[in-house]
Amino acid sequence: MSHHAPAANLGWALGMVLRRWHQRVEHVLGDIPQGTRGFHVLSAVVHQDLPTQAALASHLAIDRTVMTYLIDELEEAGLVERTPDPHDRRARRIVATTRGHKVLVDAERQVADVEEFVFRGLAPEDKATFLELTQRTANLIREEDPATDPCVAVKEVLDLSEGPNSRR
Amino acid sequence: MSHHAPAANLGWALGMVLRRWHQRVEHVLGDIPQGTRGFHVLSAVVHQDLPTQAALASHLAIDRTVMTYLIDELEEAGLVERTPDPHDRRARRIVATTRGHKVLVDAERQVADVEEFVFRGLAPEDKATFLELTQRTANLIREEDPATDPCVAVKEVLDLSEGPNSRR
DNA sequence: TATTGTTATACTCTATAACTATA
DNA sequence: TATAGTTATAGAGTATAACAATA
Repeated sequence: MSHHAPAANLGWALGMVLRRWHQRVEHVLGDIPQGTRGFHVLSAVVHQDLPTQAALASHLAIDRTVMTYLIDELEEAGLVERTPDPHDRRARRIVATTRGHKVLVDAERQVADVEEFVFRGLAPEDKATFLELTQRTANLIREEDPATDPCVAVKEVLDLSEGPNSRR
Repeated sequence: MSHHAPAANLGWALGMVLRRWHQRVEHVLGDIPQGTRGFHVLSAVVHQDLPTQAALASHLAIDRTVMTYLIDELEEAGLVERTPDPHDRRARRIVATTRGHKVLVDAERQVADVEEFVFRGLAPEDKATFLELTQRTANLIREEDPATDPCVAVKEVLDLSEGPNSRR
């Protein structure tokens, strides 16, 4: 089987890597409901300072209606709790339970193992570089996109194509 | 707004970058149906030597049932054609039309512009490194996963966790 | 009037299975 | 029997809109 032209297609390559990451990580996240998304939410609850559901949804670029049953299931699994926000009676502060912290630490260790495995074909320094660049790019994207505001996103896209090429 | 701990979550970061790539590229692919997937298929038809639908589906990790209506729409749009395979009367050889070649060249130029824009926050050499490492990782993943065989994938996962941790 | 969170509905995407025609 | 391709159906995932409570 010959190796054809490497395609040089970034979208395809990123999709390939991310799909593999998902496949492998899902198999390792037995204690967290909703697979990788549950993991991302729990991780954000513990590591970031994003107390409300809306803030979590915005950070993770998940719809807030999805966030509702995501948190529902994490709460049912005893990993997080919804507590009233003292400053805003509409909002709920999402906090991890003791078990939630424990499960996350365990999950993070397993995810690290998976990543070790998935990127085993790369030299250690290349792997570190890839992780660092991915992280940096993601942070840049998040910063340039204030609060993942859909209006701003549309405006930016229009600026990009700078013309009435409206499709759909 | 303070910058919290960088999360160090590869899955989140990859998802962020890929989502942004998709958003931007979709807005630029007016002539190709089915958005980025149509683009990937057309690109594979032209650049890779994957004559049959099954080979295309396997390469792009798309289900062969999906490949059917993907090619249906590309064919309706006059970008590819299904021609009989002289060696196997079950198979169809997928070839790009003249228009398909033209549309792809145009799309690739626009996608390159989008990528230029999406990664404008990275220094040129960092961007090149990121592209090269992503491509290399994707190729490694494809090679280690013979023909994207689901049985092999399951076996590999079981080997990874090396124990009866069967979930679901 | 705007926002947080919830619920219900509808739409899209994907996965599964069944079918045909070939091998 | 196995494979290439097609079709139909069901399921998961996602987006939209409407609603209640609060700001």
